[in-house]
Amino acid sequence: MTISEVSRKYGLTQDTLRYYEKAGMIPPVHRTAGGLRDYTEEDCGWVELAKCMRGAGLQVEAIAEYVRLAKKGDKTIADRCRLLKAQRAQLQEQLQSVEAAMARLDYKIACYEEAVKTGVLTWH
Amino acid sequence: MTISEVSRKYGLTQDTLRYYEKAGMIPPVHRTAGGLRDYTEEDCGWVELAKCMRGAGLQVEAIAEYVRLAKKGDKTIADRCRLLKAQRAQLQEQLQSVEAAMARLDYKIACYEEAVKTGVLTWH
DNA sequence: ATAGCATCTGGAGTTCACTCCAGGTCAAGA
DNA sequence: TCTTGACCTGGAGTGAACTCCAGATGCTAT
Repeated sequence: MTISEVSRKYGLTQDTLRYYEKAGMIPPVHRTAGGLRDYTEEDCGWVELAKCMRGAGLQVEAIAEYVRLAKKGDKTIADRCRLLKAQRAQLQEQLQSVEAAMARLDYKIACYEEAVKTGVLTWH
Repeated sequence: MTISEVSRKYGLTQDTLRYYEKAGMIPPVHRTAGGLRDYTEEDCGWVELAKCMRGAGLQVEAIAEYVRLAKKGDKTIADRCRLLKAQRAQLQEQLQSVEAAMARLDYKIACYEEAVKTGVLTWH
């Protein structure tokens, strides 16, 4: 798979794909004899994982660290497990922040909808 | 309330508080005769709102826009309502991204815990 | 009155995660 | 073979959200 195909498939620019690779968020991608990237299914899997994690807000460095550990083989399994748990905990916190803000917005929206209908806005 | 008190209360640095004000995320804070910031309860309320929204990832500019509208009075109620709904929709999407990543992490963590116990890691 | 600490402002600096660019290479069609 | 369009690299540039700094001013306790 060429980089442009992968770009279309995942909605990431070619620059971003090259950046992810350079940053170590995905292992080095397979190349053609001429040196062009030729993504295998597995390469695509890494891209998809990176996209998913970045989409949730994990830091580039955390993802890269995971990949570094994965490349070192089975002896890093416990470390990887720890890393994943730490990231999970962070996402859990983020989830709570987002939920809190959403609850807040919902309340405000309800007040405003009331105000749009009746012309009276409670509090301010 | 002095800026250092507010800083402690909300866990935001003084620089951040000044930045939030300069960026328009909170309306101008009340000052002492000498020109020092003297946060009222209402000022604190705005700080708390800004912190909550930023914590969830809303952009500074979106929050500032809301404050700008609020300052213009009741004629902007419908606009503010629209803005809040747009931000809510964005948070909803973010929530889904985070949930997807968490599910993914949970699955991986389960595999790794299994591997830590048994020494056998499924897939890679 | 003065030492000393808190706070002020405007503006420069930093970090993160891309994004863009120049100048060159690769590969498929006419 | 030549052209054309996709792809390459290293490195510079960008935008967002802070963060830091210097030099000045405000308060408070001796």
